[in-house]
Amino acid sequence: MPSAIADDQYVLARRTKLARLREAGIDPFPPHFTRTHTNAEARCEFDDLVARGAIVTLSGRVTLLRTMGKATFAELRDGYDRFQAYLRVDGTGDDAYRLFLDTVDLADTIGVTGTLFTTRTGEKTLQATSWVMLSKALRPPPEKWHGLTDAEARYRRRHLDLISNAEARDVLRKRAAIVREVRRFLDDRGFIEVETPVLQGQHGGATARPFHTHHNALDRDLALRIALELYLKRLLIGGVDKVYEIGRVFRNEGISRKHNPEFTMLETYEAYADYRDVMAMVEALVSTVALNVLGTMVITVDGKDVDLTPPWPRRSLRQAILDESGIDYALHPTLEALDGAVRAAGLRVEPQKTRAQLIDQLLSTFVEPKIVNPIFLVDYPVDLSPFAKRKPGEADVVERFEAFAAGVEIGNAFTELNDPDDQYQRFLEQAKASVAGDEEAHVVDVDFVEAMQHGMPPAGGLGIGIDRLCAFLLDQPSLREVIAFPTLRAET
RNA sequence: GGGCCGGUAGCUCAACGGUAGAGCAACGGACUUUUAAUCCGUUGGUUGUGGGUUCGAAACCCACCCGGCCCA
Repeated sequence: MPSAIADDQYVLARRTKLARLREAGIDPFPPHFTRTHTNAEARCEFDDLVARGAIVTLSGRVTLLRTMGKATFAELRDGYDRFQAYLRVDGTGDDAYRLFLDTVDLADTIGVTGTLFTTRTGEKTLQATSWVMLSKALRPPPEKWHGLTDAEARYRRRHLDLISNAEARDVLRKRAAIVREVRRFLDDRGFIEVETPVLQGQHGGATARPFHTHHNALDRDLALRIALELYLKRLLIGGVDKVYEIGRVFRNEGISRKHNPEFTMLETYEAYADYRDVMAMVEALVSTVALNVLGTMVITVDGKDVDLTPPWPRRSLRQAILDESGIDYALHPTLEALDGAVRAAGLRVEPQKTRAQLIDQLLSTFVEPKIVNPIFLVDYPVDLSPFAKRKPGEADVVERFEAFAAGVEIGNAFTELNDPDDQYQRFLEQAKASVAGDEEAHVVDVDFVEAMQHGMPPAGGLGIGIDRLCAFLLDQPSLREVIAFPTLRAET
C-alpha cells in the first residue's frame, strides 16, 4: 500500500471486505476469467438465449446495487452496454449470496453466471446461479445520479469521468471513429501513411515556438516538432507521391479552449495536385467522415445547423475581408498604411507587429464569426505563408486556402512551393523577422533547401488539426472535451 | 497577461457575520422481480492555501494556488 495515499472511511470499509474475500480463500484479483457474451451480445441475442435456456456468463463494473433482503439487483457495465443481474438466495445458495452482500461494493468488477429472464417491469435480466469477484475497487465511484460534473476533476481524473458520464464515453469513441474514417478515406485514395521524427535538431514547418529537450548520449539539444511539413516534403522529393501523417505536434504556447500545447495534426501531400484539387478533397473528406461517423452531413454546432454537403463555396480572402470590414488590404501594402486605413474606418482592432498579422486579425475579427456553413477562403498574402506557391500574375498572393465552418478554422492548405531559390528567400525573410524579435518566425533550414534542390514535384498540401476537427464535428465547445488528458497546471 | 465567476464530507450541492447541513455513498438493521428501489438508525469536515478585520469568519478584506467563461 502506498503510504502517501491516505485511507479514508471508504477505503477502510473496502479493505475489510477485501480481507473477508481472502479469508474465504478467494483471490480478489483473479488472473483468469471467461465470459460467454458481452452485455451487448446478451441483449442482442436475448430471445434466443432465453428460448434455449442457455447458461451465460456476463461481467462488468457494478454501477448500481438494489438489495431487498434475500434478493439483490446489480447493474453490470462493461465497455459498451449495461446488463442487470439478479441474485437471490435460492438461486446462488446461502453462502454465495451472503458473501456477495458482505464483499461486493459499487465499482467492483464481477462476473455472474446464470440464465436470462425478463422481470415483471420488462427489464432483460441475468438470474445468477453463481458469481465471482474479478477486481475489488478500494475507492467508491462518483455519485450515481449526477456523476462527476466538476470540470477540473473530469480532466484530471478522466477515468472517473468515463465511469460516470455517458457523454464522455461517447466523445472518446467518436473521436476514435473520426480518426479511423480519416485514415480510411486517405488510404482508399492511395495515400501512404508514414511516421516522421518528433525529436528534431531543427524545428520547422510552421510559425510557433518549440519545446526543447536534450539527448544525453549524443549530448545534443533537440526540439519537439511543431509541424509535420518538412519531413513529409522530403518524402515527396523521394518519390512518395501521396503521403500523409497523423501525429502529435507540440507548440510552446498558452492553453485555452482552442489550444493545447500538444495536439494531433493531419498533414497530406499529393504530387501533381494544386490547391484546387486539395479543396475538392477537403470537402469530400470532412463530409464523408461526418456521414460515416454521425450518419449525416448536416450537423449541429453550438445550436446552429451546419451543412457539410459539397461543394463548399470558394471566396477570396481579400474580398471576404473587404465585404465584412470595408477594408481592401491590397490597397494598403505596408503595415502603417493598412493600420491607418483600419483606424480611419473606426474599426477596433488590436495593434499588430506585421501587416500579415493585421490581416489575420481582420479575418478573425470580422469574417470568421459570421461563417456558419463551410467555406473556403482562398488566395492569401505571401508574407503569411512561407511555404506556399505564388499565384501566377500576382506576386504578393499565394495559392493558399483555409476552410472555415461554424466560426472555426478546420483546414489549411496550399499549392506547395517547390522552387528551392524562392524557398530560400522566404526563409531569409523569416530570419529578418526573427532578428526583429518575432520568436515564432521560421529558422533558415539549409538542409531542407538542399533537399528541395534535388527536385520536388508540384504538389498540393493540407493540414488539419484533428482535435479541432473532432471538437467541431462532435459539437464540443472546448478541445479539452476531445483530448482525453488535456494539459493542466500542476495540482497543488 | 486583464476582467468576471467558482473551490464546503468520497460525489452533487446548501448555509453568505452567530452551534457547518442535505441527498447520494459508507456503517448497522428491515425487506425474495427492483429501476436514482424503499423504510429506520449511525458515522463522516483543518470550508483550496497563508495572512488580516471581528467578541465571533465558510462568509468580510489582502495575497497566493487551481479551475471555468470572456477579452487580449
